[in-house]
Amino acid sequence: MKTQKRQLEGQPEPTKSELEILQVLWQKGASTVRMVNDTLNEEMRDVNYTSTLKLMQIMLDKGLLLREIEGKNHVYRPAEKQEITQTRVIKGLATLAFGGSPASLVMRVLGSGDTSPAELEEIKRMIEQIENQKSE
Amino acid sequence: MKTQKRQLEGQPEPTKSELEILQVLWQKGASTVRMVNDTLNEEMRDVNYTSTLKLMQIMLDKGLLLREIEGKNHVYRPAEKQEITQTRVIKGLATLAFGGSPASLVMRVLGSGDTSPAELEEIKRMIEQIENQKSE
DNA sequence: AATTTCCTACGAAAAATTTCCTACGAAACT
DNA sequence: AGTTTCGTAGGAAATTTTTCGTAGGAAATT
Repeated sequence: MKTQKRQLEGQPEPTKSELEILQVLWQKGASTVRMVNDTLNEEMRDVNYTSTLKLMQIMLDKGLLLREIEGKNHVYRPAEKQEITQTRVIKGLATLAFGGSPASLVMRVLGSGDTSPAELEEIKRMIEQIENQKSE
Repeated sequence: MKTQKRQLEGQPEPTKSELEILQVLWQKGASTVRMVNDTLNEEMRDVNYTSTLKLMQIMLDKGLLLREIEGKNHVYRPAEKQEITQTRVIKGLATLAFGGSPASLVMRVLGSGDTSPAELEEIKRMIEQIENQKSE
């Protein structure tokens, strides 16, 4: 490994492939490269083991992942909370394609019609909860 | 220009730079390269004119933009409606980083606390409107 | 009519991202 | 002990995306 700067600077936006890996780690928790790669191949698309390894090493270097030695192999986990990363990438997309307004992004999702009635209810409840918090 | 396939195949996902250009066209309507490039430089970041030109030509080739001759120069506009493209990229992000669930993406935006009370109200009204439509 | 300005087209360079080949060491197996 | 298996590391190739230099033509300016 070479550089490993950035620990203190803000995290970079993960690339698409990096997000795939993060998603696996969010779902399954801390994992070895083998486990992540297997999941990718089962649930997403064909990737060679060493490609996944390399990418995870890069992510370690960038500070997106942390790693521990566990027995003979390495166990990786996200360096920051899922919410933080997800919020970051949404803001990125909002800036890029929604005039910087996350709210208009939300409206677009709702308008696109692939949220179930149950989900709509859940979203409504969440909004009300937020509004109540505010007033306290 | 070379190929220009894809008109009939589904549109590809625009890249980040392509989204920036689309956003300008959405905001300002059909425009020349010069106008788009000026806007990019004023509102987003430094880009050389020929870079913007090239990118817009590529987008034309991919079928993301359409173009008309107007007097001596070319006027470009998005090939598909803003809503469609925006929905496509959101779904892409949902697949990549939200377990394929646009609704959980929405929850994350709301939870991140950068939606104003007015926006929350607007979103709530929209949900109710959708729910009412459904029941008819 | 010469010069400058503005446009498009083409091609390639540069940068960023993704993929995988090869080497090497340690553990597991025969 | 020899062989196979599984892991990491490193480097480079391949691909995708982004940037820009250069050329040529038409209009505007001097």
